[in-house]
Amino acid sequence: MCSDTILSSIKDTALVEKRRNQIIAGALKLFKQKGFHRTTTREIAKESGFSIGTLYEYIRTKEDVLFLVYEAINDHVYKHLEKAIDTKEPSIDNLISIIDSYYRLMDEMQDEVIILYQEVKSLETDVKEAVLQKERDMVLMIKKAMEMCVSGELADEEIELVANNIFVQGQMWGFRRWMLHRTFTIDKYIELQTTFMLQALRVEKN
Amino acid sequence: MCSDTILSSIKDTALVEKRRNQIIAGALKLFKQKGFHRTTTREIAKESGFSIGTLYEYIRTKEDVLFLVYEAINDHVYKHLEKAIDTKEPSIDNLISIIDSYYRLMDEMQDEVIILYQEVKSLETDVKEAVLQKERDMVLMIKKAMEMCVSGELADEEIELVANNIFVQGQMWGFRRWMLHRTFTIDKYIELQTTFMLQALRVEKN
Amino acid sequence: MCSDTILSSIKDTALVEKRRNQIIAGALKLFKQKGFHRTTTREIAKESGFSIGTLYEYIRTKEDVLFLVYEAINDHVYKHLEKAIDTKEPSIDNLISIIDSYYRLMDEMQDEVIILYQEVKSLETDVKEAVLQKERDMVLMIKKAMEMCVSGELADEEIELVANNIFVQGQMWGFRRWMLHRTFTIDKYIELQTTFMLQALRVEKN
Amino acid sequence: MCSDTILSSIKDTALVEKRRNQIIAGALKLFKQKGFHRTTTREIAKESGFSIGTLYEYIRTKEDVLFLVYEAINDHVYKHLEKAIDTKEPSIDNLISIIDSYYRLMDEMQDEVIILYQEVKSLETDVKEAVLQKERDMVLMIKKAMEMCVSGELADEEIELVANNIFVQGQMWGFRRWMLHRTFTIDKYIELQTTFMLQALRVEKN
DNA sequence: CATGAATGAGGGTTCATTCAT
DNA sequence: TATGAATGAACCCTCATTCAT
Repeated sequence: MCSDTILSSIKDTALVEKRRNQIIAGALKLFKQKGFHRTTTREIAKESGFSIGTLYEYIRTKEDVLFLVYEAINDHVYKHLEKAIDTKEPSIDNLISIIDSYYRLMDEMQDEVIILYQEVKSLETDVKEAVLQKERDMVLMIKKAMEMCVSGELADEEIELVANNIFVQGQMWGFRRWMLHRTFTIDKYIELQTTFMLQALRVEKN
Repeated sequence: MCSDTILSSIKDTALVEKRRNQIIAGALKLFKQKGFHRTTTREIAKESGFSIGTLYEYIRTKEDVLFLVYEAINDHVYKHLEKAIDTKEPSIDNLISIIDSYYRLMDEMQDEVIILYQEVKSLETDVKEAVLQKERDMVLMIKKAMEMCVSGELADEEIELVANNIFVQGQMWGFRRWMLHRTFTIDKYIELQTTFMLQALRVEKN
Repeated sequence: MCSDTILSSIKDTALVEKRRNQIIAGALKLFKQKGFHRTTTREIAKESGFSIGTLYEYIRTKEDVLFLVYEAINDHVYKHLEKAIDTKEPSIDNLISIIDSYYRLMDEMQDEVIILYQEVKSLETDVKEAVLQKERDMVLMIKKAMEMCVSGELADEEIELVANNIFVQGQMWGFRRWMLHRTFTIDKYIELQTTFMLQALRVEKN
Repeated sequence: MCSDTILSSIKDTALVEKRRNQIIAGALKLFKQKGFHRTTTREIAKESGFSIGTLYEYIRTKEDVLFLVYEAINDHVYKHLEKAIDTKEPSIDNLISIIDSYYRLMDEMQDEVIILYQEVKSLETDVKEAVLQKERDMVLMIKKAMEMCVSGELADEEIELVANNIFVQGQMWGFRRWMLHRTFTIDKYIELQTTFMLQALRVEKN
């Protein structure tokens, strides 16, 4: 669970994990309020509950914090999806319920998604690749879940694109809230997007 | 065309427009490369072809540059859409061609879209509102174009959401290129998204 | 009248005088409000009624403006004193009336005196010397006026110091207004300072 | 002693006091040479013996430095006066000796007084008020010392004005040195001003 | 003689990072 | 391990001055 991409000068791995969770919680709160660039490392240290010196025992650069936060956000969504998919037999109803639970998670994680979209560019390439790979994995998970309820008549590409659309539309509920929340409730949004998805997959609700 | 939201100490409005276009071009190039926060005002001045002092004759703060760039990007897309829609009789084929031209524009403007997504939060609220309003207007334009080719059986909300999805999916072609360009060509992407759209609108290609 | 200490690139001396009076009026107004350092040359030009380019046809540096203003202030006081003294026969009553008229002038010129005190240091030495010389001249004028009503029993130094005190106390009425205006009216202030002066000079009112 | 009007990000108050004394000493030296506006924060830091970053750990703005310096100067004079007055029984001879010690202090603090006069306007109102209040307090101390050696025949206002004159004349010894030092030695200056004071207070030396 | 656009040195301030304690 | 004082490169922005028109 604890990222080993980021080096720490502390040996005690349990402590590293504990401190990093504090960092993630503190930084996340601040990033939501003011974004990555407007948040200082001093603020992160304070919000995390320790000194600036201690902060730098567990990270090397400010960007490391960004990665830690990204990883945590992505991880959270990933696990949620994984659990939703694994615990259900493949069926259209279950697909619908997976989508529903994913969208509701996105509703809760609106601010996190905004962070995700805003500063990916700030990451160095190798670290960025790790973040993006996780996103790819999630789309593929949704795709797999779809494949299992869909007759073979659809091309692989088609399913992949539907999966991608669903994934993105979930994120957009938060990112474009200034537009969407005027017209839709989360329930209505889920209902309509689900309908469109089923049409695209050419299946029907039972 | 020339933004009067941003004050300048130069009186010659033609010159202001000319210089601002230089600023937009210079800043856009740099923002594409390194993002807003990592670009300095000196770099913007240099890239625009004049001194830092001159830059500040045409803007008041660095954020003004961001707004200028946003406005230019949004304006460009807006005018493109407007032209595409206005010159065509309402028909399904024409709707398809509008979408096609919009997606191809998005293909050309991949980097611009990334900028759009990354720094909106950095804008002050009133200026931000102006930017978002333009986006709303664009979605509504697409919605109108759809309404005209669709029988009355669809709810207003449904059309709005389809319009919103189309708009966002166009932006995502650039923003999620690391994912989408692996599997799709721009042609294929347009073809599939168009198909999904027609299904959602419950119409058929002629 | 027109300062030839400050060079101008304009030949027409009448115009130079006219423009410099505009500059003095504009700059004085601004210096009263915000002091020398916080006033920009652009503001001076604008307040004077012409462009920054034109301003620099009549001065060489911003400091020249300061000198012009100083000179004008000092000149005004000097002429006022000169007139008050020259038109009166030497007598104690007339000395009293000279002091009275000087103090009332200082009452009107409170803001000017503050400027005088605040930025002398900013002047270059030769220009500063000119300003200070004028002040010395004024003290000496007062001293002369005193000498004429005083019997020979007082030392030269004594009279000079009384003259100096009178001169300074006039300036202090404006400079230390935050202290003096609480307790005194200008009339009371003049009355008391005059009494002290007469005691020091060991003369009595008729 | 250490000003708590100015915030610091350093927790160790003893260190704050030490560093602020360094700042005051460094800034004072520079302000004497070139005035507040012509002194840069970098110069202050260097003269104080640390880096610009460190300087800003102990102040928030350049103006804070000005306040620190003012406070230090005023404090020094205040304490000097307080000590001179408190240690002496009320008597004319002692009043004379208080004035003497105050004038000699002013002789030592000539440059400091010039600073005091030149930049008060630059201070923000609340901070300025604190500085002026201290001056009022000092005048009142002198006034009190006078009241004790003077028979009841003098009006309260008269004593206050004499006290004010004495205070100002002390400052002027340094401020108008270009004029006064030509004619007077400090001893002569004190002797004459003291004589005038006694006359104004209508008392005689024993 | 008047204009005002252009210049760029230099100003105040911030903040990621280090390292002695 | 934890601390927090110290550092200085780098940032945004101003403004006195010039000069082509």
